[in-house]
Amino acid sequence: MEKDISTEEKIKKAARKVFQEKGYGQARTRDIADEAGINLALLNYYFRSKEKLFDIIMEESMQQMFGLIVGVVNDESIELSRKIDLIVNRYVDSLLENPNLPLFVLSEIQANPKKLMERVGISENLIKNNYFYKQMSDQMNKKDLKGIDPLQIFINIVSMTVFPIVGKPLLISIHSPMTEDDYANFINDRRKLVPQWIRMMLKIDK
Amino acid sequence: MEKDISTEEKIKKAARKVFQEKGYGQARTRDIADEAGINLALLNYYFRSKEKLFDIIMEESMQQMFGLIVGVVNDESIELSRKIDLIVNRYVDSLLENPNLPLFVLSEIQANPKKLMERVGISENLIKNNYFYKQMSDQMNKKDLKGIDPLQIFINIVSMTVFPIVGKPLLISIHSPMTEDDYANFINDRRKLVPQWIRMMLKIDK
DNA sequence: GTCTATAGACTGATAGAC
DNA sequence: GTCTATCAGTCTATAGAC
Repeated sequence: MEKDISTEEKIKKAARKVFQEKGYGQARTRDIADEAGINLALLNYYFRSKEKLFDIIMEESMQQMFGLIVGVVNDESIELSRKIDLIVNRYVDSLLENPNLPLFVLSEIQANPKKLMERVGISENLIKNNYFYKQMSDQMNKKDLKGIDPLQIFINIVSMTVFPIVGKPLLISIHSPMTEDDYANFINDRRKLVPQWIRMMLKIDK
Repeated sequence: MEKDISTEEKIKKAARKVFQEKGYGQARTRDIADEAGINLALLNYYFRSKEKLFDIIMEESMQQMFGLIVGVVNDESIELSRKIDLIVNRYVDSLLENPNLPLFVLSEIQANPKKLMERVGISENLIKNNYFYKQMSDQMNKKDLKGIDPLQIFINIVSMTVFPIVGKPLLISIHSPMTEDDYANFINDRRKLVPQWIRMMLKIDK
């Protein structure tokens, strides 16, 4: 099934896993080499150093985190209410596949702000100058919600979608008799609930 | 002002800072010793090892994260609507003082689940068997919201409060011309907004 | 391209003087 | 209790054979 991938891709795949699980500091190049089924020296042959390899993985991870919504957000053909559904569901899908991603990105930015902050600038003005932002503004002007920054609503979408997945271990251990199935149901319920709540905040009739 | 604190407390204070900033893996015992203004050997004299010191800091950090609400949540004298205000505002206060706390706890649990999961068990059943949960259930039964698990609402409170603070670097760099003052205003606006939204979800008239 | 062997640097921890 | 000096182990990175 994964027989023909190049060694370079094998290493990147292993690096993605180990870095996202343990973070840069606790990740060992030996772990990555073992996970990839290759020798440690080969890792330095393809990528000059642990740091260079990490930079590549982090670049990818950040693009994955933001790129996901950029497409939907600026699509002018999608009506506001449906767009909310799409954003939430796409994020949930992506996060369930890759649940370690957001915590990895956030905590590495925190551990090394100077180095990583500038890269986020790639998606600069992602929010202020997009069509979704405009759609929300229009709706909020109509419905007498002019005092509220549309960014507040956008952050609510991201918060209510990302946090329950980032905080999975907490959720499970606090709410004691919660099985994996319970958790899956809990998250899946939010696919419908979060868009409903967002529509309430925006006073979308539907 | 902080002249008379014991050496042990000085080390703990420094450890709290360094661990929460860099995480266990990237934190160096030398960094902690320097930050505390003492020698490296002294750190091992007071605490047997880096790991023991970390365990103490993590124990404290977790208690700080949960302990904060436990008191309010089980107070039967506080009415539901006001309790929501209290929880949000206490959390915002605490997180602004200690913004690295949640990301630290969450990412260390992820990096080392086996070791840290059991400790959360201290606050087991924090949610299911508390009075706040009962208050929400009652309200939701009255208002024809029986299909929704009150835990969903509780998670919304935590998500909408914690995430914007955890994601500060992202928020600032994505929404490009955002100063520190802008950010402070943004968070302070949420002190009123989040409770309003939660009341909407619970159909609390007020 | 891929391996083994090892260098070189860093880190946590301790011994021992004061 | 606090320090200096140092050890032992671990980790990244490279040299060199195939």
